Amino acid sequence: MALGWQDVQAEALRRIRSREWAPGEQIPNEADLARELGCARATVNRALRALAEAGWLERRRRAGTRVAPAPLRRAQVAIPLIRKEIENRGQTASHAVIDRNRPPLPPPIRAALGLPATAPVERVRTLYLADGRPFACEDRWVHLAAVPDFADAPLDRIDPNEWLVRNAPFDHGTLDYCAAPATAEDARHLSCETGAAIMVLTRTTFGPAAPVTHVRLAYAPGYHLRLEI
Amino acid sequence: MALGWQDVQAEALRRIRSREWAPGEQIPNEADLARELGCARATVNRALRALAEAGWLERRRRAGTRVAPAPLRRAQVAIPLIRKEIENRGQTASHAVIDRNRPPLPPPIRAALGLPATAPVERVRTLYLADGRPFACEDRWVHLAAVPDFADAPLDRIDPNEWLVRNAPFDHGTLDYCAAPATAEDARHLSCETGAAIMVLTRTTFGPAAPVTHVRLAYAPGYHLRLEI
DNA sequence: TAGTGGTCTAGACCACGGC
DNA sequence: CCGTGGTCTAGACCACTAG
Repeated sequence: MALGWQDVQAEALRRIRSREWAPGEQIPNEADLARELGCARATVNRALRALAEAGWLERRRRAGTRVAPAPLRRAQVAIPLIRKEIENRGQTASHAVIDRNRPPLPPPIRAALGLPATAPVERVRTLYLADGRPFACEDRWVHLAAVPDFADAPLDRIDPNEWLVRNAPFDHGTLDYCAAPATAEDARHLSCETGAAIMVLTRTTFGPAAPVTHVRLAYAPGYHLRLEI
Repeated sequence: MALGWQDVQAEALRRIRSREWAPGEQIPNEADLARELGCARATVNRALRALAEAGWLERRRRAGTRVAPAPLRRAQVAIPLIRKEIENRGQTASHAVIDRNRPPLPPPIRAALGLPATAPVERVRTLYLADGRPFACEDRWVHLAAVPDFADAPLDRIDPNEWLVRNAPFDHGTLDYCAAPATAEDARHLSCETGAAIMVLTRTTFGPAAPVTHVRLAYAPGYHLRLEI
């Protein structure tokens, strides 16, 4: 025998794909499957749980396990450091801080972070370069009450993205990618034309107790976001 | 006691965040943790495995478990049916097939699918509408040898995206989002201006044995791709 | 080669929620 | 109510790999 959970998963997937288990249909319960396949229920559980997480199955107590009617698949996107993203392309990464100061918090940023107007924030604008050519430009607001040490971060040596990832790991957050025309300022930093179609990532991250940072990242034309499914 | 794996996970996360377990540092092995926390090793294993999958820990046999130096977080993006995507916005979805035929396979598409020039393919162009207004336009190539029934799919009643998801679940595939200027044809279908910044999704999916479909989906201006992390 | 995580087992109890 | 998945346990063996 020696059936592992991956074998059970493969067999279940085969039955789903061959329509032996049709979409929407209830499949045998864990105990029966374990008996049929000759392994422990825990092994079947592990396999079916993985398939449910991948979107192939829907499981509910008492109601049993069903094949997802329209398999909702989930793709994973790794959120790498910008530096790594550049190096993974085989290029050399560098960065330059454009400016760093503490202007009043604009209402849209304040709303995204959920902070009062008086909250202490630092704004840093940074240009990321790949082989010396503009890769992306970043407009970042950092909540100093959540990350007091950021005020002393040596941003000439380590970029803001990497400093924060290393020093202020976050709990959760949201990412929003959209296509937008480059603003005049984007165009100046990225050496492209105003109005060029560029990818803009807006990201807000939160720590256990308080918002950490809000960032708008404008990628130079030609950027691709790739996902595997 | 009654410590569950989620409790163990929470405790581990607390230690990571509090730097009790510093980045890059090796943490106690599973057996020791189980003894310390008063639960079975399997419970600790489940908790630490989940943290590793989420990017907080790096685990290797013999080398033990370490706190990830720069937590590489992964975000999940659900790949919904276009119809669902529209309905989730509270709008009414509809679609219209623009044309459907069997032209020769252009080299770029052929390369993406990894098919010979003679492979039987059907091309369908479709416009997706939200509340009657253009939402996205799709240029799809379907490998008929992998999905013979597609030739008879009633695409006036069910859109190509949904038909394929329901009738030809795929194994794996790639997604590629990029920002691009709308072509003249995109602009005509989407009622926007030529050159407007739009999001373009290129997706290729493969079945167990053969490529299934290659699709270019151009979203109307204003589309956002949102991810949670 | 020894220590670590990866996994399987058999059994048990529990929580949820259709019926 | 009671069947189902969710989880815990104690023990065991295995696979990998750093030292």
